Amino acid sequence: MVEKKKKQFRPKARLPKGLIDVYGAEVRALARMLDRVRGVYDLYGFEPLETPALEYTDALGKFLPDVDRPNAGVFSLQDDDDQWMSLRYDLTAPLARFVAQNYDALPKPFRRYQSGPVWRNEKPGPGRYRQFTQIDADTVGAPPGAADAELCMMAADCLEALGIPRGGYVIRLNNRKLLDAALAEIGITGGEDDPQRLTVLRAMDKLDRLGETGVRLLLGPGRKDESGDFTAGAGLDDAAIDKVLAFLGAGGGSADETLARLGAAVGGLEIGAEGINELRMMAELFAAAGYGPDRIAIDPSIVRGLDYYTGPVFEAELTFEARSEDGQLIRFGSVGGGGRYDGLVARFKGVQIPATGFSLGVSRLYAALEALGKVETGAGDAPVIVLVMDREHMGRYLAMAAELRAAGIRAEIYMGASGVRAQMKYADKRGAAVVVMEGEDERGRGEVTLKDLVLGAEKSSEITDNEAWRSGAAAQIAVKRDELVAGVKSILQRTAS
RNA sequence: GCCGCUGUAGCUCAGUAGGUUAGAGCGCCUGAUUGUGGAUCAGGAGGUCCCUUGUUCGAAUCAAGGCAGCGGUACCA
Repeated sequence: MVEKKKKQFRPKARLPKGLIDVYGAEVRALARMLDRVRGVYDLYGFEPLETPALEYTDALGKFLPDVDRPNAGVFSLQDDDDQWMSLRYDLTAPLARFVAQNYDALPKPFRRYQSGPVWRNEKPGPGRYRQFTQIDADTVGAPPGAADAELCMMAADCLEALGIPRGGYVIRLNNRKLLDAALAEIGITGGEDDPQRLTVLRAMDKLDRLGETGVRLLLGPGRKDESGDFTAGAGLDDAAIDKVLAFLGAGGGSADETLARLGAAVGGLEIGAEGINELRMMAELFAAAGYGPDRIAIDPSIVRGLDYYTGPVFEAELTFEARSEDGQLIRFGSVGGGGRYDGLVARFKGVQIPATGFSLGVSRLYAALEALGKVETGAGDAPVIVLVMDREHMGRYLAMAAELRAAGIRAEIYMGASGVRAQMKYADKRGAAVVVMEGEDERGRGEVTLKDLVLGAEKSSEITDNEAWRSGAAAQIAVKRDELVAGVKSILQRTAS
């Protein structure tokens, strides 16, 4: 090496922006949550599927990397044969690829569920990361109606399985055909990439966030936000804006009432009548299955992205509110959604294969459950710690840990090099409920000392003077060596209750 | 991408009429306690004051440029 003198390169220990580590109790809680949702999907008969994180970019969709910005939106890299691959940005595109590739062998309709991380190369925000987990269920090869209705009901079941009470959420349902009809009513009949059409749809989508005044501006001349940035509007006249807002506000009350109002607004057009029929069919199924408007409601202001949806679209929204640590009001809003996409598989096969799906966003749901106090704490997660009082008796400690494990109790021996004080601190930091000690004294008496760390912590709040602290063997008991397991069990039981 | 705000210890933040050795709380480490976490007390470690250039006898402080973070907005399959 030429430069022998100084400056060895040390990488900075850091994470790329928008990515996070998850550790310990949170990993457990997330896993339990995913299991709950998977359990519901499984009960409905969906079959699990796993696909790789990487796909060929052209198989994922329209986001072909261009030379200037190969990573716009997606993370992409080139294989040795120069083909572009990308990290999946959702679980639907890989599903379409899988179905197209294995179409002949699959049962039709094909029903699968899948969970896993997806990646989007976008600006991260609060609660918004560049890697996040989704859990999806899709039915491919079923016509509009029952398959879509089933997903709405299953979405409601999932939220309840996670402990969100009825009334704390609502599945909002709409139909893209109604949106198309509403646009036609105000004279926007341009195709998919008519810029005015896109602007109007985007404005409609923002009703929940910006309110009627904001949407009115976006539909008309444009809107200036609080930072002073200006967003161009759609330039509609007042009559058209009134029509759009009337359409958006057609929800509320019973399904019949909503459908009647929608019929008046857009039922005159063929596409509108078709959308209303699909919704009516679904509403009848909800009623038959006992899912009232408190759980699934028709709401014309649901837009759901702009792209591949072709029929019913729906969103799972949490309606309860919580306060953050600093007293700010948090609204959780949409935690998942889905809808019908009849064109996705056709990209590969050329033939139209109808499909409908639902996707839950896991981290948002988790944050909401945390605020609701519905995260399962997983008591007993922390292991019992066997202290190493005399290093030459390590074998005895190994035997104790083995006995505890044989009884199904998570147990570990302190593996560090430090003294008892540090070992206690270690047990505390790990959240252990029990510490097992056997020093010379105990060994002589054929006993072990069990310390109840939870009880100890409770007592410490009563301790005011140094004397009491010093004598502090309060929260520990001695048991016979052969009663180790029973003794630990009784402390764990007390702690759990 | 656009607009705004902010960058000082691991964390939360004080610190300007530019002036010795840059502070606090929490956390961390050590001791009081030769076998004991959490209370208390005493001590300690920890900083390129985001980076670069400039103004100045002198810059955490002033100026310009850059970078990063946060908030809003746009986009979002």
